[in-house]
Amino acid sequence: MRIAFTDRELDVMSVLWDAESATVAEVRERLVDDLAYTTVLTVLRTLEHKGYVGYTGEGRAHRYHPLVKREAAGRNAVRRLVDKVFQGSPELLMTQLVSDKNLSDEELRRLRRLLAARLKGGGK
Amino acid sequence: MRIAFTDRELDVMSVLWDAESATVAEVRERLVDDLAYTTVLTVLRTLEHKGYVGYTGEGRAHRYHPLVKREAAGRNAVRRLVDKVFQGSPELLMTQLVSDKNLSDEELRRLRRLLAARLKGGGK
DNA sequence: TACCATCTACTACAACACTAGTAGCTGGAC
DNA sequence: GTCCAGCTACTAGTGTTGTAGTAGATGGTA
Repeated sequence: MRIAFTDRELDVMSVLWDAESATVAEVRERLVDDLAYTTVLTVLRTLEHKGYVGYTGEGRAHRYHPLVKREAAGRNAVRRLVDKVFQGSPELLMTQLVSDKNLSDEELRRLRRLLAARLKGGGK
Repeated sequence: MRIAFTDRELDVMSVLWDAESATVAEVRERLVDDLAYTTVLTVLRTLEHKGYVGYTGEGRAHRYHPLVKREAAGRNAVRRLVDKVFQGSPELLMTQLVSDKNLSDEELRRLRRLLAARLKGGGK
């Protein structure tokens, strides 16, 4: 499945991923930008129409929940990024990430461990 | 500066980054999708209008060249990705990358070296 | 010189993104 | 029973994206 969100859709999905599920009012509350209630509703309906979220009734309201996992969206987005911007080389992305000043030593060490485990675990 | 490309713009930028500079015809030739000449021209004009590319005259044609570096675009895109999809944690992105099946042992080893160098180089 | 290929500029238009308003339903408070 | 707050459905308008056609300039070639 091709997963691709617009900016605003991503904002909303992000809220849903964090909260597991949410009503329109809850999503609206958690969004950084101050949007009209109906605007948030529209975005959710679009997402629902695209098959990215589902909902269950909760009284008169709908409670929305993601139908695609954050990880799946992440995989997809990373792939696109690597293809288009990093010349198909995940390594280049990684390089960029590793040279990022925002990573702490502790984080870097964790990554090393991750890498070691992966290498030990046998190529494939 | 906020750098954000649409899908098609990114295709074109990717060509320009690879080729350093190119005419409309050259870009068109290198694109995977088969677009009309004028379509490519339009995209380039849009990019020029947005300040992402510039051009110099070359005979009757324009030779376009990027005004933003691939690295800058990469940094920007990664930041957005991390913020929205990976809950602000570069580590999560990294984890995803490391666990990606498409990375070869050789690549993984290179990454380990990269990481080691970074750690040795003194945290910050 | 006449013509053709090649280029840019301008125009067009459908689809989608983003934002929000209006109408109308409904459950609870009084 | 009336009214209101809160909710969905529908509608709408503006801007952006993606694609491409047409017009008109121009340089090379027969």
